[in-house]
This record gives sequence, structure tokens and C-alpha cells, in this order.
Amino acid sequence: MHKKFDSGEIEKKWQAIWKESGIYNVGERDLTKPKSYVLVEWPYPSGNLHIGHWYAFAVPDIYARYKRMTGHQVLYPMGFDAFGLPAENAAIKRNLNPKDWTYENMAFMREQLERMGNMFSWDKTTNSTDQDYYKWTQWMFTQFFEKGIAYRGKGIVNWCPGCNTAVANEQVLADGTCERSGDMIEKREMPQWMMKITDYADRLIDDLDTVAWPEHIKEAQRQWIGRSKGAKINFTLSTGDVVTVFTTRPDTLFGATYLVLAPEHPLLSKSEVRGETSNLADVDVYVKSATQKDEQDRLDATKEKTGVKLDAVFATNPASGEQIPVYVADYVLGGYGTGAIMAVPAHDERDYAFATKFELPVKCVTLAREIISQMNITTNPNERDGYSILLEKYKNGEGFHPGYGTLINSGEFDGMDSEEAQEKIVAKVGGEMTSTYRLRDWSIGRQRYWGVPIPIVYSPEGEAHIVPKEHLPWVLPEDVDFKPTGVAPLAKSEALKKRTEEIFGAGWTPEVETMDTFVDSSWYFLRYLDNKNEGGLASLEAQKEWMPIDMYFGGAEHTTMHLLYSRFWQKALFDLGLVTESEPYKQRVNHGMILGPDGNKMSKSKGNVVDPDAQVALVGADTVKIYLAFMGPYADSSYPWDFGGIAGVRRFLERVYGLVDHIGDSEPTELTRQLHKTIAKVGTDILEFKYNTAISAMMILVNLAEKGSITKASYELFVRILAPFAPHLTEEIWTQLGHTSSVHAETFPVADMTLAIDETVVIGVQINGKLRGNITIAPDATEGEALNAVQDNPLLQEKLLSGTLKKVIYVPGRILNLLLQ
RNA sequence: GCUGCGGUGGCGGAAUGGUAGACGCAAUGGACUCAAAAUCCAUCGAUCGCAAGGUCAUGAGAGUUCGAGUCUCUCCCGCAGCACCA
Repeated sequence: MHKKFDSGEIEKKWQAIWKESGIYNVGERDLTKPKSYVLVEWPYPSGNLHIGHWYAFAVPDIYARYKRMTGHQVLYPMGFDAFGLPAENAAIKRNLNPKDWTYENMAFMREQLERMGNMFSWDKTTNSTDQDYYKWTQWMFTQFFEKGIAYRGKGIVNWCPGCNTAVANEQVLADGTCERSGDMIEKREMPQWMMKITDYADRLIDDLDTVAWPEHIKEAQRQWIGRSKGAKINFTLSTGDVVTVFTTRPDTLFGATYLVLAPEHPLLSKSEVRGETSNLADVDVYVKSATQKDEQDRLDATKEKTGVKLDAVFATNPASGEQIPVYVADYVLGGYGTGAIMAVPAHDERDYAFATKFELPVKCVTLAREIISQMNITTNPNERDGYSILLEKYKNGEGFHPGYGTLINSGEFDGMDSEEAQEKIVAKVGGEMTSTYRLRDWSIGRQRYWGVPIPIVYSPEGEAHIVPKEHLPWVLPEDVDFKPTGVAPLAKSEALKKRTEEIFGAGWTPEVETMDTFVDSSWYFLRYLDNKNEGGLASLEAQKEWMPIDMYFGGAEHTTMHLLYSRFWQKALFDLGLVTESEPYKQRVNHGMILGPDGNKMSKSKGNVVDPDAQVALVGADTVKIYLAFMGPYADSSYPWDFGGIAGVRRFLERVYGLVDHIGDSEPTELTRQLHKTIAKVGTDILEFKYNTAISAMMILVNLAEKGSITKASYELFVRILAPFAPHLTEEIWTQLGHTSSVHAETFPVADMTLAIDETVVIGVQINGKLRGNITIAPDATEGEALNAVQDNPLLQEKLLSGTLKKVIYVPGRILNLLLQ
């Protein structure tokens, strides 16, 4: 008789043994085995593991363990993304040091993580706040600075006059005030440390074709980067100034009836352009209010278009030679394209809306294909349909149509197709075919304390210099009052000031900003490979052994930011010869969220938070893990917690344990068959992240085994396929079955498909496509045998009498469909 | 508005174009018990029928097919991201 299933005791025992034996440490690369680098996003040490962490780490552990059991040397590392604002806020609130708070949390969470029983490669761990880690974060920054990838640029920030500092978007309330001071937030252009991610935009899009990610994730990145192909075309103003516009439709150049500058456009600082007389005040007022407008307001497409005409100037359309007016309007953005557009109201909705309001001419230059193809060709005006009337209207400047088609009113290009005309028109006016992107450069400077100090010092002349390698890590000073006072906390450090002057000389000053934490997480997967390397971020040898990451599991919220930043970082390192791969992640899976029992996002205020520690204490880590895996496919969808459901999973494991009492000398053939089917199914399901159906198949097997007996050999095979899901319980059973080595050193069984073949199958019989009954036949029975089986079934036979058999469709093992006349 | 994903019992979900609802939960009835819990057995989409069996069912409507949850088109709804992007 087996012992009572005391999950707490069993788990505690095996965790201690595993830790002692170091069974999950990776050590040196074993070249006799293929490698598999399974990565999960490292957590922020908030102080407590929540269910989301369990979902993110325990379920992929099934995958990692399966890979391990199928002969791979698996790297499944874990660490902490430990810099960031919450530590600073918690420290202010409790009057602690952010470092102490962070390190205490990490120690506590590490214990919680160990109680999961995952096969984490703890010998490879690291964390972003470790000086050995951020030394290399800083060093990479200096390399990027030298290459011009990291640069001092200008960015727009949310400035709070009350706090006298820049604040993050999430600290700005819906009404545009600061959550701390309540003051109105202003937009202010400030010097910022930036990364030139835009230089990599094309590669970041094009290299997506080389990775095996799900298409929806690739598409999200493409959308985020937002590449538009088009042309830059110069328009000359009456003042002689040149305005470069970007357009995706250079083929409509002849239809450009006015020009629009963004309120931020640099030419507006020229008085000749702004105008000097009555118009000046209007322009100034408009520009001032538009540039101070809240971004939300300005981007509100439902609002009516606004703008002001620049009376002092006109522009010349380089294709038609026509003189056209110039406007300033905030529907054109300073930060996108060239900050100026040619307006073609006949073929663009926004231009049309603006032109209608300001009574500007609308000139149709394209007969859109869509309209022509649907038009009734007739000479009788009474028979003309809606489309041809529409066509007539829009040719006359009423309405717009954005589609491609045949050019008209376009000089020598008349009759040409839109696509064909693009390059030709651009060539004629001396423009340039080019792309523009929605993606902006990455601002990485933060006026915060708890982060990686930017390793830059300024000479007395104010010139930026890197902190050379021998002075790295450029240590975060501790003599800092990090309470918010409006000045970057590091500016208050005497130690940092002193250190800078001692090393670089009198009058030299340190940079006082720290880095965005997205920088830390842009390369952590490299440090795991070689976490003790003192001479570099990670040796090329270690990278050759382990990169690229074979499988990257993470949250859907990181699809664009983290995934894009780290891909960029990798490419920038690749160009410097510091890494071996230009794409870090071969495969990616996004998981969803675990919701509260009420179906809502878990939150303290809703009182629907499920505490994993309490669940583990109640039913054990194996049960919590399997329950999470059983909820549904591991994909980008969310599932509500169900206390009944987890109890069901616990019952399943108790039955698995209880099967010890069913071990016998023989077992039914049906059980052997089901076992081998299950072995095959579990393996393929794991690789497709369908843990739920894998578990379901194992439940079916256990239900069957309970009804009779199971041989010890079969039970052992079953225990081995369950091992990745329930590492503690299976280890316990394995030992009780008399083994002295770990079940986790076993291989994943290979199904013997000759034992999995069914002797008979029940298939449906349809008459004229409707299910009328079923027959039991051999899976490979011939059509004749199937029809004989129908003869033996009186009910089916009777139904067949209603007509004559015209056609038989027989799919062996699936369906028999009899078509009657 | 655009892009992506989805819509199947009371719930989570299952289903290479081939018997829709596997598996689990919840529920109901029964056994055991003084009782309850636990456990075990049975039932469990709707509807008609004493039954055998029939009819209707995968958001709505059409289409392709011997056969559609699955493929195509139109529409409705939900979720997520982005949004005056030239």
C-alpha cells in the first residue's frame, strides 16, 4: 500500500536533494548532446511571486524538461531585472536603501522560485544590479557612444513644473496633471541620451523573415516600426527656401494644391516665412498653442482640422509649375517624415477635410481603378449608376478617392498607372525614393537614482567623454538623497563629483542620469552564458556554444518594446563583433494572463488575488504547475482561476500515486495500446505548447489503469512521461519503485506504434450525409467489409431500403457515407 | 478608423474537412456514514418521445463539398495594440 500523498513533505525532500546534488546545474557545454537554450523573461524582484510568475516559469519548465529528457543539454536560466523605479519608491516610503530592499526581495524570491521545483540552471544566474553585470552594460554603452549609436539628442518629455523634473507617461493623469504635485504637465524639449535604433529599422523588419516566430508577433513589430515607402520631394518657396516633403504617393504630385508645414517646422523661425505684417500674430499664436497642445488632443482624429495660412509666401509645385499656398497645421507632425507634406485633397482624406474647410482647390489626378471597374459604361445619362456619378463628382473636385489607378491632369504622365508613374515623376522633379518610419530613437536617460549610471563625464568645456574601461564599473554612489527634489539624484552625490575630479581632473563633472531598465534586459541572455567572465560581457566561445536562444517564452506586453530593443541591441553588438548572432531569438511564444476567479484581472482592490504560496501549501507545487498547464493552450489568451479545477488536478495526482496498488503481472491490451498512444501524444503536444491536451491524455490513461491492473514496466513508462509535469511526485514514485538514480536522468520514452494499433474502431455511418448509426470494424477494413458490417446492422439496413445505393464514400477509420438515389 | 486575435454546453476547454462537446470543473441522483467531508457509481447541449429513435445546435447569413466548428464571402459582437504616419 502506498503512503499518503503528502505533497509538502515529498517536495521539500526532493528540492533539498536536487539542490545538494546540483542535478540541474548546466556546467560546461557537453558537445555530445545537441543544445537547447530555453529562456523565460527574468522577473523584477517586487518582493513576492504571484501567479503570473508561476505561469511564466513553471509551465515552460515542462518544455525545458522535455527537451532535457529527449537528449538535449538544456540551459534554462533565471535571474533578476533588479534596477527600476519601484525600489526607489519603496525605499522612499519605508526609509530604506533601494539596494537593501532589492537584495532582500531577491533572496526571498529565490527561495520561492526554488519551491516551484523547476530545473533552473542556477549556476548561470545573474542580476542587472550586480556590479559585474552593469560594468558590461556600461562598457557596451561606451562602445556605442564611440560608434555614434548612443548619442546626446533632443527629446520631448513631460515636464512637471511643480516637481521641477521630467515625469514618466504613466505618472501623468488623464486630465494632463501630475499625479504627485497636481500641476499641469508641459511638453518640453530637453537634451536626452538616445540610442539610434532608427538606423536599424530596415534590418529589424527584414530579419524577421529569418526567425520562426508566430506571424502575429512579427506583424506587431512591423506595425510598430511602421515603415512607409515613398519619396522625398523638394518644393521651393517664394523666399527661396526649400521645403522637403515626404509622400507615399508621389504619383499624385500634380494634384498637390497646397503645402502644409508642421507647427514644429524649423522654417517657421524665419521671419520671411512667418510673415511680417498682420498675419504674423495669427501664425505665432497658432504655432505656440499647437506645440503646447496635449498630444492626446492633437492626435484626436475626430476633431476638426485647424491651421493658418502663411500669407507671406507661396510654393511652386515642381511638377505642374503652379503656385500653391502654404499653411501651418497641427495635423502634420513635426516628428514624423520631414515635418511637411504636399497636400493632395483629391486623394487623401485629411487633406480633403482641410481643403474643404479652407476652400482650397481639389484637383483630381487619378481615375481610381476601384471606381472605374465598378462603373457602368453607358452613354445614357439616365442609366448611369452611383459609381459613375461619384466619379464625375470627384473629377470635379467634390470628394476624394485614395485608390490607385490611371493618371489624368498630369502632363506627360497622363494615362500611366499610378505605381509605374511614381519613380518617373520623382525622377523628373529631382526627388528621391526613400522610406520613413514611425519608430523613433530610443531615449535611454532617466533622472533617477536606482539604475545603471551612464558612464559619461564632461570636460570643463562641457564636452562628453566616455569613462574608460579601467574605471568601470562606474559605480552607483551611495551617498545620495534620492527623494524627489527636482534634481537628478546623482547630481547630489559628493562622492561621484569627487571621484570624477580625481580621475579626470578639476572642473570635470559626471553625467548624472541613469539608464532605462530596458537596457539591462537587452542583453541578460548573453550574460547567463558566461556569468563569471571578468574579461568581457560573454565570450564568443560561450556564445557559439549556446546562441541563438531556441525558445523564448514571455508576456504579450513585451512584444514591441523589450523584444525590439533587445533585437536592436544584439544587432548593434553584432556590428561591433561582440556577438555571434544578429538575431537573438529563434522562436518566441507569448503567454496570456491568469485572471481572478471572478474573471477579472487580479488586483488587491478587487480582492480576487490568488496567492501561489498558499496554493502550494495546500495542494503542492506539482499540482499548481499542472493546473496552470491544464487551463488551456499556452498561448496569448487569458484564463480565470478555478479552485474546483485545481482540486481536480490534485485528485489526478493522487490517483497516479495510488496506481502503485494496481501494479500486476499483466495488463489489458487496451491499456498497453493507450499507453503508447499517450506517449506519442504527450511528446508532440509539448512541442506545440498544448500541455492541456497532453495532461488530458494522461488522465484518460490513469482512468483506464485504475479499472484493472498495470505492469510495473508500463507504470514506469508512464511515470517518465509525467516527469516533466510533476517532477517531485514522479521522483518519489520512481524511488519507491526501487530505482536509486533520478527519474530526471531518464530519457523520455519512445512510443512503440506497433503496440498502439487498434484492433477495431467504431466509425460513423452516414446516409446522404446524415449520421444514422455506427459500425465496428478493423481500422484498415476494406469498403466491402465495411458494407458487410452495415448489412449486419438491422437499423441501418432498414434505412437503406428507402432508396437505391448510388455512391459509397469510405474513409478507413473515419467515416462511411452512403448516398442513396 | 486601422492592424492582429477570437466567438463551441452552466464554466475552462477538445475536435489531420470525417460520429461536435475529449479531459477537467460545477450540478443532479445514488452508495458508504449517526452525520458531514472524502471516496465510489450513475446522469449531465436543447428539444420531441414510454421507448426505439427523431429534430435542432459551434455569433448571424450565404457559398464550396458526399460531408463544414474547421475552407470562401458578407455582416454582428468581444479582446488587445496602434492611431491626423503624409
